[in-house]
Amino acid sequence: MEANFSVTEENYIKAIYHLQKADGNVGTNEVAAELNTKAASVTDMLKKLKQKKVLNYEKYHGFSLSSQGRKIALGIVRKHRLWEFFLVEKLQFGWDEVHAMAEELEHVSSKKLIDKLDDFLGNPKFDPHGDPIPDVNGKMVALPQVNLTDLPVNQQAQVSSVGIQSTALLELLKHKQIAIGTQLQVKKQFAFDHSIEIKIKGHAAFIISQQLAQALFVQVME
Amino acid sequence: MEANFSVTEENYIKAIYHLQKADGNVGTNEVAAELNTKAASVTDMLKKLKQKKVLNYEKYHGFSLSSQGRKIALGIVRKHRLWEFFLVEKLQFGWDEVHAMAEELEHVSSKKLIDKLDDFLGNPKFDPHGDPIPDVNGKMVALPQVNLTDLPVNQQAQVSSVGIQSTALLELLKHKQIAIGTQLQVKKQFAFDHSIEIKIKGHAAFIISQQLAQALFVQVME
DNA sequence: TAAATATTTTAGATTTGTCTAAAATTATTT
DNA sequence: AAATAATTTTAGACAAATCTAAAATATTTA
Repeated sequence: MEANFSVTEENYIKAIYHLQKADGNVGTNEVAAELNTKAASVTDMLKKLKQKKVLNYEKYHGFSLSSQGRKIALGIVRKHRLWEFFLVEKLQFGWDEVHAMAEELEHVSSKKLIDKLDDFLGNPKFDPHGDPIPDVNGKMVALPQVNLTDLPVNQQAQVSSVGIQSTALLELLKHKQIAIGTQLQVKKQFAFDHSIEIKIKGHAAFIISQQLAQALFVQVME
Repeated sequence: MEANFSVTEENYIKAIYHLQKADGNVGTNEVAAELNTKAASVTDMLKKLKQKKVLNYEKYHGFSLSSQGRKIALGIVRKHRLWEFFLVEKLQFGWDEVHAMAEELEHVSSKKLIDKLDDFLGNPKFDPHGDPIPDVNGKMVALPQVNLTDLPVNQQAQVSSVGIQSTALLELLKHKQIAIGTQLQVKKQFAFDHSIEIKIKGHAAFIISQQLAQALFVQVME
């Protein structure tokens, strides 16, 4: 009795899942940008996905995946990441070339196929980009944390914890508008004093000291 | 510069390829039956495929794949059979369960992917059903011939040659409407006199003698 | 070869996913 | 809180692939 979704519907579900995870609050324009389509088309699809019980949606008041929708999204993410693993580990592709192929393969339906593939690959926990692979039940391992000083340049990441429990640190973080969950990228690393330039979504880039960077841990994002 | 075909177009090309191979002369109704659609839809698609130079087509006077169309068809067959091989050999599926999955996988586009898959599988020459797999250049090994007396019951096959060059045999074959290319299945084998009951497409089943069966060689079909 | 039958094609409608342009609603400024 | 700006939704149209019913053509039969 598995519900059936078109490739287009699956792409919407996946896009909303990823944007929601990154942003919390997602709008039609963001979804449209992600899928190279227009806000009007997104609205049309929102209505359909609401009817299919995949979305909570009240018009003009936003939308979010239902628990069923989240389950479907995890299934697609699982397929995507397992195929990426297969392409890199078995077919010897570079991890930079596999995304587009996995976008196609993830819509091949059979759950039995993907479960057998999972076994064949040895039930890997992370895909070649370091993203966790959901298991048969949709559970996935938490992303390993990385110190901000070790984050590769331009890698999108999310602040996940701080290494020091001090009021002084908290004050500084507050001033720089950094908090748990803040998304950032490292833009430059300066050898002289090990300071780094970071960029937070919607803000101008700015530089933080080595001491501060060492106190921050992040999770890499897709 | 690879031309781009929709999944639907690819399915038409593949269906026409298979029917043409089996039948020589193919009509819209046959294609419609193969694809679970209607003759009118087939006509629409024929026009489109003619425009794309995949088909030779004059309305009311039949159609056949162009050499370009044949090349495309072979590419699809190659994908289909390599995926079937993968599913059976690597993922441990039974060869009776893989057809539907391969139908989906064959439309995943990248040629590079399929060539790497081919290498990964060790460049197999036959799929799990015994059908030959076209290589990178579309070449495939000819199907081994089987004597009709050795053909398993219900296996679809095509008469490929006769073992005796006699007028008497020819007369009999003509009368029974059997020729090179005729598609048939063995329906029953009678132990008493080793006669067998065969069924030719569009005809009622009938019985042929052991002597006649021994004179006929067939190629197994998909 | 003319009539009957079968096949193929056209005409017009339907569904899915998309678009543009305009209208409705919500959010932000001042 | 009005005015302005941004976002979201509707209305109406379009392309792809399909359908049904009717018309055109080809084939078979008598």
